[in-house]
Amino acid sequence: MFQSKFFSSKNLLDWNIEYNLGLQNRLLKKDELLLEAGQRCDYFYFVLKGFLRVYYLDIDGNEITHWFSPKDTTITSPFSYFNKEENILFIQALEETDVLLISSDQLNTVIENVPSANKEARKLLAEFAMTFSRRVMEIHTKTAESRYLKLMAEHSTIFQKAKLSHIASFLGITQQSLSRIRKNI
Amino acid sequence: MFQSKFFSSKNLLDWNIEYNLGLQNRLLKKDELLLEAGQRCDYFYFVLKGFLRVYYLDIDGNEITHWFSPKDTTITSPFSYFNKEENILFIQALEETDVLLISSDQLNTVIENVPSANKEARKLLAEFAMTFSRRVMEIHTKTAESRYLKLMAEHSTIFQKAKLSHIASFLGITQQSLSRIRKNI
DNA sequence: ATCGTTTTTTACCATAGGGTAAATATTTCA
DNA sequence: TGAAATATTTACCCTATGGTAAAAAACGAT
Repeated sequence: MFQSKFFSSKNLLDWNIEYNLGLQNRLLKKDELLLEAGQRCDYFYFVLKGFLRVYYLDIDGNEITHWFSPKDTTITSPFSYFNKEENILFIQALEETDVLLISSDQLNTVIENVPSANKEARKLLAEFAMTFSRRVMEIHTKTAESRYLKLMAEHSTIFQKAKLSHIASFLGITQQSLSRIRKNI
Repeated sequence: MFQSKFFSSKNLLDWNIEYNLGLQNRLLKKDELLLEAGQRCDYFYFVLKGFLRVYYLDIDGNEITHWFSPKDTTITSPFSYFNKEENILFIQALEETDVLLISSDQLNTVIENVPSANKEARKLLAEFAMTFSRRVMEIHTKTAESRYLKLMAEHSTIFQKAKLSHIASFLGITQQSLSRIRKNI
């Protein structure tokens, strides 16, 4: 869900030619995994087409949705990409999806060559940070019901692509609780 | 709690002289506010000495602690600083505190002059993002009790400086619940 | 269209944590 | 050092959400 006018498919594909980046892309079928826990994540992914879900497993093996990434957004496993920690995130395509793979080296080439790339990269990271910062606030001040309604209002596409169980764990509740909440609306 | 070897008091004070930044600092008494909701936040703060708490008010006017910022860490109101949105955060000194004020312009001067500053700034932002990303995960997978124990283990200084009510709202529970949890340990 | 699979809803009781209020304990400072 | 203010704990009952299980609905492949 991190969208940036600067890191757009148009710009990325232009830079790919101009700086000879050699960007690759990857096609995913519905339900196919782009990344699995345990694998290293050496790429930033840009979603050219389709829809991704990021999840991890809790101690009982339940899938907890951490994030959704629609068309024209970027996604990665930050713990693995930035910190070289063991990756715990799964990234799954919820429909036929096409992603652009951008390695650290390729990103650095862009940053070294494109004047405003540095600032824009910081902006994207700040956006990432504020989104999760805000999410902690919402968890601490709003009921599951109002978080559900807000998600509906702001990201209605999610409801077309994801299962309710995906959305429930994203909201931090069980599928049954979400079902109950929906009934009361 | 965002600490960086690069953005250290030594480096900041060296750069202050080298690039003639004109950095100012501000001394705060115990309980004094460095920032209030509604005020613009034009600075990154570096805590030279002391201990800060970041909080906001929920709809009923309760203070919800969002973050703690001990000595040698940086803090700001990201919504206001990065996005120029209306600031909703209060930053309060929990003891006598001395902070260094770093404006956007001053930070840009550092970034333009110090070769690795760009990368380090991105690193700090990534750290910020991952911390809150991880916090959402913990809220979704761990009980209040285990989050409390983790905080105790990893940030024991907080327990010397902050009130239990501050810690309770940081964990997303009431003071009474925290008290109950402590009793069971 | 139909059978089998998957997803969603419903129903039941259990539990963590909330809200209010009062009782202690601790701190502050005259 | 003692009174007042502040912080913490305790106790009560209440509510939102969890866990298990089963029913109902929707989806998908033949």
